[in-house]
Amino acid sequence: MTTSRASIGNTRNPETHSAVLDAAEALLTEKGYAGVSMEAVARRAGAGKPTLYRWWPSKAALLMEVYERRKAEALAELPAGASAREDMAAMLESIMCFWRDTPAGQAFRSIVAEAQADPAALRMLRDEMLARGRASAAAMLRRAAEAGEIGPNPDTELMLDALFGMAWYRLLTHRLRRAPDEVPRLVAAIFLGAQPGGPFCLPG
Amino acid sequence: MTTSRASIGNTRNPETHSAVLDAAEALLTEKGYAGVSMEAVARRAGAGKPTLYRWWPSKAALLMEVYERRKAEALAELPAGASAREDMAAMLESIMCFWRDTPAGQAFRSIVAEAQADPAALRMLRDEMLARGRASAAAMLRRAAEAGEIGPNPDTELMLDALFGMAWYRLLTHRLRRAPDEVPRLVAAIFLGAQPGGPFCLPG
DNA sequence: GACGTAACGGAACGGACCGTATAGACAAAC
DNA sequence: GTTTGTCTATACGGTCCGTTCCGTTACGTC
Repeated sequence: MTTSRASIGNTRNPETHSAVLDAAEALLTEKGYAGVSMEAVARRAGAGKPTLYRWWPSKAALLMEVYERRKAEALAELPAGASAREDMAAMLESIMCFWRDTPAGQAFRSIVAEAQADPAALRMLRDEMLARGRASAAAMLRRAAEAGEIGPNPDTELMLDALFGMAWYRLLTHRLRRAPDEVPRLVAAIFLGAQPGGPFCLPG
Repeated sequence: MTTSRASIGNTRNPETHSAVLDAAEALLTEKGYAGVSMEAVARRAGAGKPTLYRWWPSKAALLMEVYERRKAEALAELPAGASAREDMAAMLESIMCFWRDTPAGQAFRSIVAEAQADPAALRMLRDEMLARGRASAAAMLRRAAEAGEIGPNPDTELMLDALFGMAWYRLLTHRLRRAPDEVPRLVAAIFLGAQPGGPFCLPG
């Protein structure tokens, strides 16, 4: 376990790097958000606190890397389905399964919590982490518009707020378990609202 | 300011009570969630820490009372409109304005954050604070069904998740400012999905 | 082969906050 | 007049914060 893992010289030690992320993830799953402190992570990882602060300026930054590491290996790529609507449903469903079935859900809950106390963390969450997902989801909606699945000028912002909002709300209230077909039905309803003349259609 | 406010005898001192709530609210608006500690609230209120812990077992409980006090005086009663759809839009809009224009928004953000670290706080948030609002919103949907505005057996849970979820998502990412008519259009879309044969219609 | 550089773990720091315990002043309730 | 319960004040041991200094290690360079 606690193999002596000293400096390997002039370079960042990748073992230390992953040991810290592993320790943070383990504490997160075992004790939840309250159990994760920089001090506890350092203890558990067999690392020094200065090492943590050298690479992660805040707890939020550490949690985000824990999350992103999981995400990279889990949500590699979703195959394109028959329609943008199905793609959207598959994406939302896979995010919610990812949150429910891996430590990433607890990590993301913690990141959102941290963002309520730390303005810099909020900006990073909103303008970097979320922006990526929203951009790819918005691209799906534009493809849907081009394919005629929905009207030509959908209010993508509002539609995404409803879709991601539902997922956040479920995550943060610990209600991620879904009835079958819930997500496809929600997506269908949002797409229905974006049919020509519908409430999600913008003029112009 | 710091009038000597000792015990008034065998009874709870209402001045102390409100002084603590005032102090918590002031810290919340001035310094945000991170600035609110039981210690700081006690200092600011000119109260003793044991007094705080006597009446509020946790920071979450204190924050919830700060929130509820504001809510009681602000969202007293919404007049019934011409349709359940308009009532729902008015309710959602008034909640978001309440969050945006009063310290309650910061309080609610803090409560959600606290709930991610404290399981008891999560239960109280979900099963008491939220349950009330969801119950009255579900009643609106039932009235809509009876009035024929939507189909007879709407999936109220999913509809409410989409509506409240959007509001939460905006609050927690500091994006509460809305384009005009956004909320009515979202509500219209959700109601549209609940028309007979729509994705929000349940069998039976 | 020697040296500068940078990462590493360990120990310690002052400070803030946690939740609790104790003590004494106070006035209502009985 | 005694009991009861609330209030302030202070102090406690503990945890965590973010930082500093230290001695060690070995890479990259000369």
